[in-house]
Amino acid sequence: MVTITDVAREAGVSVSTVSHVLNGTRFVKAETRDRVRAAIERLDYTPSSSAQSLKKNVTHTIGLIVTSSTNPYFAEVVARLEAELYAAGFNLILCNSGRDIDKQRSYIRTLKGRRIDGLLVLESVLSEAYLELLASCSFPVVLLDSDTPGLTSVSDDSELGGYLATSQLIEQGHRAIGCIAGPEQHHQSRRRFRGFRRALDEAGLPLEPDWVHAGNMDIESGETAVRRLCGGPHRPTALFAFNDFSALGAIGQATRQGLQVPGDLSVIGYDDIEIARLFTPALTTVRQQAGVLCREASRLLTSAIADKATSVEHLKIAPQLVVRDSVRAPGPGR
Amino acid sequence: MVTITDVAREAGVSVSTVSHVLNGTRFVKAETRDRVRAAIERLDYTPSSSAQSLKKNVTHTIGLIVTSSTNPYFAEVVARLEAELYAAGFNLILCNSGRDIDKQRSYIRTLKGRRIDGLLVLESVLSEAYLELLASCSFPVVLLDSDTPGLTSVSDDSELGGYLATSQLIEQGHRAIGCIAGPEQHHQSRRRFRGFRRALDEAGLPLEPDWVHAGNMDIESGETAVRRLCGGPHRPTALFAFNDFSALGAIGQATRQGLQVPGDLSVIGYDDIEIARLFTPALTTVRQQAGVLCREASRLLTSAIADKATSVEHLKIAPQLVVRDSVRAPGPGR
DNA sequence: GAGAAAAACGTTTGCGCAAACGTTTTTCTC
DNA sequence: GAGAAAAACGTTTGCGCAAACGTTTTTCTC
Repeated sequence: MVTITDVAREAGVSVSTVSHVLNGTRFVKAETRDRVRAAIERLDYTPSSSAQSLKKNVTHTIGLIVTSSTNPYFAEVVARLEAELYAAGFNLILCNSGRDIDKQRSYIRTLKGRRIDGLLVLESVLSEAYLELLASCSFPVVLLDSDTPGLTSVSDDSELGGYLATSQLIEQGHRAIGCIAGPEQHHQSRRRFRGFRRALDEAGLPLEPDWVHAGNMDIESGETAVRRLCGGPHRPTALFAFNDFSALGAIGQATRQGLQVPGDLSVIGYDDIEIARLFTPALTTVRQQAGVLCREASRLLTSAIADKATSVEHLKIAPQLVVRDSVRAPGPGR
Repeated sequence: MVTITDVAREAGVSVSTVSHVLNGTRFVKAETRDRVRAAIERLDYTPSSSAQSLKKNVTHTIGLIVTSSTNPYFAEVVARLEAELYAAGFNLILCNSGRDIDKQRSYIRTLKGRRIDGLLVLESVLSEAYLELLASCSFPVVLLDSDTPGLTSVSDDSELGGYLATSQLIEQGHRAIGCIAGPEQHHQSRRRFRGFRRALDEAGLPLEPDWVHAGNMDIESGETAVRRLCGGPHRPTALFAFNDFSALGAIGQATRQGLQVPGDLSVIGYDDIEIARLFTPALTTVRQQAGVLCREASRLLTSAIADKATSVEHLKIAPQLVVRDSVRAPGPGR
C-alpha cells in the first residue's frame, strides 16, 4: 500500500507537507502543492482512514442496527438514512440483528471496537437486556420507531396514526371494528392500539376483545386474523391492520373466504408501502413520513456527535391518512 | 477511551501480556489470565479496531454498493449478504450509489481509504467509467447480477429465466406475446430478452418489435407498457414482464382498461417478491434464488480475500418457474 | 548445586497519519 | 546591511495495538 511517506519521497517534500496539502491545514507554496498533488496522482494514493481515526479519534462511521425484515418500509428507511448520512459525511455499517440478543450483543461489541461516532437503532421490540447494552454505549444513540426514557428517539406518531385510521372507519359508518395488532412488546403496535382505543372511546363504541388479533405484523398474521375474526356470523365489518402487510394478507384471505373487500369488509392498513396503491382494491392506509423521520434522526444524531451534548429528545412525526378503495360504508345487509 | 495500556496497568502486567490474553497468541498462566480478564471487565475495555487494522493490515470490512432501489428483491439480497458476511466475520458498509457516477467514484474512494477487504457490487447497470474504477481496486470485487469479463460475478441465470417464462406462456397456447423489458444497458434485462427471443425462435413464433416495451423495471413501466401495447385491437395475449413490479403495474393498468387478467391477458413476472403470491390474481413468476446467490457471492469473495488468488469466475444461479394464477390459455374470443 | 532447558512474562518497534514544535530561507525596514 | 518579521517547510511525537525480540524466574538433570 502506498503511504504518505511514499508520496513525500516521490514529491521530494516531508510527510508534514503532504499532510498539510491533503488537509489544507497550512499554507503550502502553489508549486510545491502541485508537486505533491502530482505525486498523489501518480502513486494513486488514498490516505488510510484507520490511521486517521487512530490519530483524530473520530471514524465518520455510524452503526445501523435493524431487525432484519422483509418489510419494504424498513428497506426504504435504511436507504434514506444512508443517503442522509452520506450527505453529512458518514458511512454506515449495516447490522441485521434478527431480534436475537446474542447477535445484538455481538454487534454492539463490534461497533464499540470500531469506535463508531454514533448508532441508529431501527427495531420495534427492545428487550431490557438490549436497552442496557445501548445505555452502556459511549457514543450517541438514536432510536427509530421505538422509544425509552433514557435514549433519544424519533418515531412515527403511531397513536395519532391509529386514531386517524380508526376515525376513518368510524366516519364511514362502521361500528363493529376489529384490529390486527402486532406483538405485545412492539412499541408502535402498542401506540396504534392506544389510538384505536381512543377513537372508539370518543365515538362511544365498544372495544370487542375478541376482535383484537395479536399477530406478528406480517402477511400470515393478516390471513390468520381474518380466519379467526371473520369466520362466523358475529364478525367485524371493518378491520384496522397495524401494517400494510397484514392488511394485504387480510384482504387476500377475506377474498378466499368469499368476503368482498370493501363491500363486505373494509380494511385499512398502515405504512403505505409502494405496492399498496396497486392492490385490488387499492389500499386505504396511513402513511408514515419516512423522509421526515430519517432526516430528523440523522439531524439529531449528527448534532449529538458534533456537540457532545446529550440532551435526550423524543420526536414524533405525524403520519397522514391516505384514502383509497379498501374502506367503504358497511353493507346494508348487516 | 480505555486502552490496552490502562488494562495492563490495572492488571499489573505488560501490554504484551494483555495482548496475548486477548488474542490467545501465547501461553499465559491461568492466574495472570484471570487478572487480565478481570481488569478488562472492570474497565469495560474493547480493543480499537482502527489500531488493529493499522497493525494487521486487514479490516474485516466489506463494502456493498447498491443502486438505491425500492425493489424488495434488492432489500432481501442486502439482508442476506449481510447475514452471510456476519457469519464469516465481516462487517458491511452500505453504499447507495443511485447510479450516479460521482457518487460511485466518491464511494470507491472512501472504501479504498477504509482499506476494505473486499467489495460487492449490486447494480444492474455498469458504465464504462464505473468498470474502470472497479478494475482499479486492489481488493477483490464480486459483482452480483451483472457481469463483465475482468471481474468475478454471481448472477441469476436470467437467460434461462427468460426462456422459462416465455416457454410457459407458449405452452399455455399463447402465440402473441409481448414483453416489458428494462433499459438497454440493464444486464439482466438483456439476458431475459435473449431467453425470451430464444423461446420464441424455437417455437417458430415471430418477435413483434412493437410488442417490446423498453421500460425501467418499475411499476410505472408496467402501466405504460399496457397502455402502449394493449390499447388497440392488434395486441398481445400475454406479456412477459421482466420483473414483478412491472408485472404488477401491468396487471393494475390492464384491469383499469377493462382487460381481465388472466382471462383477457396473461402476465408473467420475474423475481417472486413476497407480495406476488398475494396479488389478485396471484402472480405467476420466475423466482431468483436469492439465498443461493448471496451464499455463493459471499463464498467467492471471502475465499478471494483469504487466498489472495484472483482467478475470475462467473457463476450462474438457475431460477425457478413459479406457477400461480396470472397465466392461462388465451381466451376463445381471439 | 551448577548448567541447561522450560516457563512466563516484559520492552520495544512500527503500522500510517496529524499536528505540535522547530528550522531555514526570504523579505522587510530603518 | 543588520536585525526583525514573514514565509515556507521539516522533525518528531503519539494515537492503540500486535508481535518480534528479549529477559527473568523456575524447574530439570546429572
